[in-house]
Amino acid sequence: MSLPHAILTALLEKPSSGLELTRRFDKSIGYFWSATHQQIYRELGRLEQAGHIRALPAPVPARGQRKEYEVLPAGRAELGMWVARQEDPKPLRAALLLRMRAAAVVGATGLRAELSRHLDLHRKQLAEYLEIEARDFPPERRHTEPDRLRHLVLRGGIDMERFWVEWLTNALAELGTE
Amino acid sequence: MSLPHAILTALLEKPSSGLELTRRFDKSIGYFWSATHQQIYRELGRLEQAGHIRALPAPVPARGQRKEYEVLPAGRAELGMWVARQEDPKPLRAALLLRMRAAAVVGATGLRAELSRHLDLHRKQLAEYLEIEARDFPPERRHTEPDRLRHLVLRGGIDMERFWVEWLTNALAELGTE
DNA sequence: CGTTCTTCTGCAACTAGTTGCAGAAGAGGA
DNA sequence: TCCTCTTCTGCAACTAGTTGCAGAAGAACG
Repeated sequence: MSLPHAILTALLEKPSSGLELTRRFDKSIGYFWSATHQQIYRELGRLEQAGHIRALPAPVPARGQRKEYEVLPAGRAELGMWVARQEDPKPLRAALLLRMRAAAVVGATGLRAELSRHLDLHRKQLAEYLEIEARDFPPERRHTEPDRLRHLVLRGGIDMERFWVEWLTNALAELGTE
Repeated sequence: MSLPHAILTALLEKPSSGLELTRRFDKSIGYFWSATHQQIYRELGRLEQAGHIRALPAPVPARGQRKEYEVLPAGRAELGMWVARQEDPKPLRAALLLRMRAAAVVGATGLRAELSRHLDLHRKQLAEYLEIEARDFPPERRHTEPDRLRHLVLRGGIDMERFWVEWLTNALAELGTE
């Protein structure tokens, strides 16, 4: 039940149309909660139905017509509840770890190449995050609570990528001597 | 498309019935690829259909009757292919990061408690992994390739939990001064 | 022996996420 | 003006994962 809340958050930051949301998900929010435009349109419909958001009045409501949404008080309230709600962390889903375990059974042929490919991808992602940090969170932008929270979120992404880079580097080193 | 391969791996390690698999998923494999008994039964049916596994001959095949499965050569081959296949890492899905970002918009009321609760859960998980490491991977068990691979998988879990523990500790420290 | 409890398998119906495609609106060029 | 290309919205149909429940087999106990 996270997607509707992701959308509420994005809409509170800035009222948007479906496609604008999709683009923003491809960037910042999607870094830790991705969604396709399909999911987003469907969820916007549900949120409107539930009275959590509303479409800003458009001249001619019609198919193919751009619709801007904004959050209603009920939506903001729901988001506030959700922030404090108890919700256990979902168990990790790491296909690469699974593949490594399979490799222990059927042999690691071809696994090394996959590992270096992933290492490369994670290095790139890490670099991108660090760039964002340098650009959006200079020291003077770390004082208000909202800024600190946003920065902590980004740190989460950064440290997560660091974890992968380190783990993959180590794995390659350990398998390299075979 | 990871669940069938998770099941193949588990069955290669040891032929099992559906419920045995479920239990083993609750333990080791489920640490990075969880599944309910329902998913497992359905997938066993598909894998049998596809000729990747077969049920060991049972005296009286009937509903409610325990069925042991074993992997056929075609299943092993498929798993071998999968280990080397190119498959991009799925974007992270971390609801807690999302909630923190929402908190930056609607206020962090109640978030601290949730963070400490998660910190506690991740500490426990980390302790469990470290116990497994001490028990199953003493230094002399780290020489053959399969052992090294299995150990690397576990290290992945350990380092991932360490990441969460550190990030949460840091987040609490930074929000604590408010 | 019969009743009850647990184990094991599985169906049905749901929610969440993905993929392919199509139609309306508007911009831009011949 | 008409044609085409892009933008934006959305339907339909799929796969993956979850939840609730039920029926058969066998063990456990009177």
